[in-house]
Amino acid sequence: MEISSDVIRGYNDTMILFTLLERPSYGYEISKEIKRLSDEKYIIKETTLYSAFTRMEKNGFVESYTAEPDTTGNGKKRTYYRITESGRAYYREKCEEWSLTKDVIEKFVGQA
Amino acid sequence: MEISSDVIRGYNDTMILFTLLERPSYGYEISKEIKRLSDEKYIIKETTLYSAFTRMEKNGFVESYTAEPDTTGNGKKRTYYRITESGRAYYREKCEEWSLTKDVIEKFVGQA
DNA sequence: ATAAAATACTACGACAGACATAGTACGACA
DNA sequence: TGTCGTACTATGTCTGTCGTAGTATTTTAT
Repeated sequence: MEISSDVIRGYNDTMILFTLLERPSYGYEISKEIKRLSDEKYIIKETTLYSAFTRMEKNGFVESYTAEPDTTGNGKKRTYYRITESGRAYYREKCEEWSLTKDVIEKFVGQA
Repeated sequence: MEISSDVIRGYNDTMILFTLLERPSYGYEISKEIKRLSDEKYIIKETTLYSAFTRMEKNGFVESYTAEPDTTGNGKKRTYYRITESGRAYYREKCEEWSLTKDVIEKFVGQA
């Protein structure tokens, strides 16, 4: 079974921000990280990911900068994204919202 | 804090179907029921509700019939909705999907 | 008796996020 | 030399939600 994008919608940004909490990263790495963290259960689509970057940068949740790959010198030049203070605040808000939302939905699914 | 409609999106149908598991109902009653069950935390918009009916009827998840109000004879004529077998199957599926989705999202919110 | 609120909808259009599809371009590797 | 992996951008479509508005009947308050 696949998890529906309609549910994830609105949490893609949160998931991306989560991967940026410790250090900046870039598209491809973030998508791998989301896949890994979700135990291969969720694979974010490229277009979803990159349009999230655009949106979040406009909203001031992330900042981008172009840089050569890390110390090993592998790979091509990339666009890195760094979470901002406002992005951290937004992330915390979404975490709170999640617990509210979860409680509501759970009243309607399988009596659990 | 309000719960975001982007998260509920894709679970509105599930919530509505839940309220129909025991007996048929109609728009206004269902909206009150959702409000009550969610401890007043979620109030479904009228347009969202009625467009869900249309969609779900097209999908064969509910059947509608017009009827006079209940035995007390109060109120106006209403359109009642009854859940179908296919609707029940869909509901069960969404319940399973929910537990998957929840597990995934929880890996990304607040370390929990 | 009359006004206001609750009930029970329908119509229409806008919007945002996800996604399909496609294409570019560079590097690594065989 | 060609395929795969990496690292994106562009464009347009779709779906569900929601804002706004309007209609009409019934119940409740004054």
